[in-house]
Amino acid sequence: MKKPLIPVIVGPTASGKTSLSIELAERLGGEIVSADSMQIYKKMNIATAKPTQQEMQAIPHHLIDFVEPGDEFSVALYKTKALAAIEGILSRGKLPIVVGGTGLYVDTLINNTEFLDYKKSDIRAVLERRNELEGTQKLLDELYEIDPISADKLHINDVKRIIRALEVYYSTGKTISEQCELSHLTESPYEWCLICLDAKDRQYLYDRINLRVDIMLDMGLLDEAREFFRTEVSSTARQAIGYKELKPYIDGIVTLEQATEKLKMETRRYAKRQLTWFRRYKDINWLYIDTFSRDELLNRALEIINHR
RNA sequence: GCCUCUGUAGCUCAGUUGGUAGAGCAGUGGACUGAAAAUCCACGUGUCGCUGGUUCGAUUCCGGCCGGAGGCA
Repeated sequence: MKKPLIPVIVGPTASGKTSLSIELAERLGGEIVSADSMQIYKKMNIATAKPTQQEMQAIPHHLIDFVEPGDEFSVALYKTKALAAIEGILSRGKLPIVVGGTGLYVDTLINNTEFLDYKKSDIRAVLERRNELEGTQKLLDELYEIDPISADKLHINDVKRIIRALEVYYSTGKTISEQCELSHLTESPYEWCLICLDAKDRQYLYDRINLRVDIMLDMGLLDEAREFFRTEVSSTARQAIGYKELKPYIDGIVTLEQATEKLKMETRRYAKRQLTWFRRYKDINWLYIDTFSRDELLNRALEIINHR
């Protein structure tokens, strides 16, 4: 039996994923499944550049705006919910279109990464405490005893991953490298058509990012940030770009101009990291936003999808 | 007009008691399996403002010129 073909639109922030995906959905009778680790959160509208109300009314969007900022989220949760959304859309005879810039989220979908059940415990906190007291080298040595394969891949400064690798072992009895293998036993039930938006000229993308930050500020990003710091936010939501960069200004430590520059810079860096991630997919189709008009871009994307 | 300071990487600056130079930031590339908008790694040649002089050799010393900052008038 032929697997359903599902378009996946990825790309760095401010590359125009939202508008392209909506146009595609209109043409193809599609619904959108977001792959964005921050647009999942309610309220954080301006900073995460969520689609507008009108856009979401025209085309159904899934996995956007459904988690409270105070709640933690994870890739594993994402994968389960995204698959369910895809199934639902297909069962209604519509085409799911995955769109988003979170590489890890997209990856677990297209590679069908399977996560095992495991309960959250205080193991991580204990390991973090041990890291402070005993030092990272001690933890890395310990990981070498347990799982030399993953220890070998980790740099001594990569504290997060060293702790995570130990956490996996102590909470499941399996090493993280074992789990990585176990997570890829079954292949995806879908065929994916990857399209990545990018600019031939990096500066073009950076100009768009800078401009978009200015627009966000005009739209009231500062008020949204003040509100953000008044509410209780989870450790995952806290990472969003757009608030923490404005905090020093809100606290009166730097000028608005300095904070804005910082925000633009962090957004540009994020875009660069996103591109690095997407280059890993050898079968990805690159679409350059600075070489096509909007119409041409849509047509190119349609061509790519239809020729699969 | 005179005096003092100053001109070195995209930016801020260090340095060479004369043998053509190096940090931070920015930037670029890479990694990424339950935090991922997070986190981690790697990468440093540039007419040392221009021009003349001294010298085997000048970015370094001396003169002139051109920028910039401050002071005196």
